[in-house]
Amino acid sequence: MPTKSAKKPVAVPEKAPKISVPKAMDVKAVDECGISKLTPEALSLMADFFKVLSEVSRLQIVCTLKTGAKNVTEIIEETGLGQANVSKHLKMLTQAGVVAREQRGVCVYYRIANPFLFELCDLVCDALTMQVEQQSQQLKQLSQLRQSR
Amino acid sequence: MPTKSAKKPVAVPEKAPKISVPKAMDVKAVDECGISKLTPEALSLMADFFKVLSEVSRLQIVCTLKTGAKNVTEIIEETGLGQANVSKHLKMLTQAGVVAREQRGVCVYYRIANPFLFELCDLVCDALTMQVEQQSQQLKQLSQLRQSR
DNA sequence: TCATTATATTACCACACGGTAGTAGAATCT
DNA sequence: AGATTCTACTACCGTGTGGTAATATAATGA
Repeated sequence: MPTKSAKKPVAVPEKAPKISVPKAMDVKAVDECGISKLTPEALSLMADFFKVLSEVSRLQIVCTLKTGAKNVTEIIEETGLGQANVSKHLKMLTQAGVVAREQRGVCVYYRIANPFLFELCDLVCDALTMQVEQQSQQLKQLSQLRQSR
Repeated sequence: MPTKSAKKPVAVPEKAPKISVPKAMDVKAVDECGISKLTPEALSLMADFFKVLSEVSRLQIVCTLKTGAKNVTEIIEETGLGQANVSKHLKMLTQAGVVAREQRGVCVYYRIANPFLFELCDLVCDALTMQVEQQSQQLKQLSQLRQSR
């Protein structure tokens, strides 16, 4: 018997949650749209897209690019993030096609590849605002009920 | 010297990446919108929202709800996911305010809380489709260049 | 050539998360 | 009461990922 402890089988996961930033997306995976009747591959593409936007640091970086292209040093200064960290996130954002890379001399400038992203974020922001306000309203009513009891 | 190996300090991360599904969102965090000039708290809310949508299984669940409210068993059948797994994801989706929970007798029905979600997904889907087609186009041109060389 | 600046990469740790098996609780049926 | 069905929860494992320090690379300047 190996000393390494018994190592229970623990069952193979139903899906390998392989997270690889979409480098060159598979053609014909998204295809006909409308969320329902989407192939798992299409859903995977969507999930990867959302995943890229699901970290505060990356959103911070996106924010700094709202006012135009910036080089890495500028992004580091504006966000306060570490250099290696920013570099890593920028690589991910680039591979996902969210930002575009452009070398100018020594510096490398990054910009939002598709302004659609801002529309999307603003949309989500509005929706979240409404949601928050709604919840705040409900809380207020609830506390009023408790007071007048 | 302890036998447990030296245990280098390894430096405290610049941010505690605490992932807690937004239960009742903080009021006044999103506030004035427009992606730039967003507080870190607002960005955190956005990131959490995107994170909920950044997993294939959860997108699958959302897809099944496109055609109307479903109970857990129906969702399990349609998606092929495990029961505990679906339950966990549904809890997360509920806490994030993406889906709404409604008990009917023994069964619990879930539905999309805000149809805005579908618009959003369709939007992203369209954008990804365009991106994919564009890349496919570029690849085609590239291969043509290589052929005629 | 050596130093400096700007960016990328690597190795590493801690930990958050997805999936599973097993169990618990609640409602309904026999 | 016991059995069954539906859903939720807990404990656990493996792994993906964010952050960091250190190093590499490349361009520019002294």
